[in-house]
Amino acid sequence: MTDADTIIGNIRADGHRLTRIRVFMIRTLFEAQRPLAPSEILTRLAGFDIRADRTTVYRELRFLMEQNIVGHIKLGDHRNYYEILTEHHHHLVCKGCKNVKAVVLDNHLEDEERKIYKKEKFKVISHSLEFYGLCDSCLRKRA
Amino acid sequence: MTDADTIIGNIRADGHRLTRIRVFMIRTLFEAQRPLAPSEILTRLAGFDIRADRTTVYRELRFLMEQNIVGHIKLGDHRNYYEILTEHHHHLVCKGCKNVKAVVLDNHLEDEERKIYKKEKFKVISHSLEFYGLCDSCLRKRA
DNA sequence: AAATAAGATGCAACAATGTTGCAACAATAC
DNA sequence: GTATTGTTGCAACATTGTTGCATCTTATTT
Repeated sequence: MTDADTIIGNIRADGHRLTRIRVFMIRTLFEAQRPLAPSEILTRLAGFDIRADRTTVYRELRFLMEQNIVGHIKLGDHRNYYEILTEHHHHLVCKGCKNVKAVVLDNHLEDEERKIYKKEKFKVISHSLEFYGLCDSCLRKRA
Repeated sequence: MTDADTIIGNIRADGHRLTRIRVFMIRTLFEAQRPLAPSEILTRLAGFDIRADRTTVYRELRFLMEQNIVGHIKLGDHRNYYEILTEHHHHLVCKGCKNVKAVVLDNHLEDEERKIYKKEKFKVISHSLEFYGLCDSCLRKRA
């Protein structure tokens, strides 16, 4: 578990530039505590009085993915979401309030991935697992 | 495991209409043996000499999802994919040739879902799990 | 502190995916 | 065959994501 400043320092150490937008995008993704879509990032940057172009956000996300700082996931709608890569985790997506919460499983699927290699000769590199359902507060509202 | 004709019969029995496009979309999704994106469905329908509008395909997919005939999945790119709902399964997505193969796991994640309910009070209704990696033939090519 | 080089940015234009309203049409029931 | 209601195509639009290029910034060098 790292913090935003450490990551920002590493980017610098790796010889990459620290631009205003780059720094604030990293902080924004950190503070969000959940994956963000590009349009959400734009809105949040605007909240810091940082006007950035759509294009820049997309390009910066690609850069942050190449640096293995940010990862890409899907949450059931037609958008792409991005989040800071920390501990390996999955997501609970509430169908009611659309909230997203990270969850760490005991079972990391290594057994399944090993079986897949034996049976199918398919070498798993990564996986994505999202759970869809209802969070506690939405469950109560429906009861 | 059902076949296309059974599904088509059930739609009829449920009081829904059997239109040319509806019937061919079901057959197309069946024969594909893998999830299809809307634009791919359009192309395949054209192969049967069936000209359909984008709009119609989107609306028909929504209908088939409401009927629980078709399910929606993500495969790592920015498109939405649809497939006939049969046995519960997951997908192996090859990063090399982009091929997609269905796989049935021994572990159906019920244990994990039960633990999630206990720990997080989050009631899981469904999940989506995709594995990304390299298929046998792409592995050999890189070796 | 100014000059430089390379990377980052904004803008315009475009491409693809997906949605909505509405008029015309087709599948079924009668 | 006619009526009813679901289905379809079309036009227009909204959103997401990409590309080329001129301009500006960051960080280094002098």
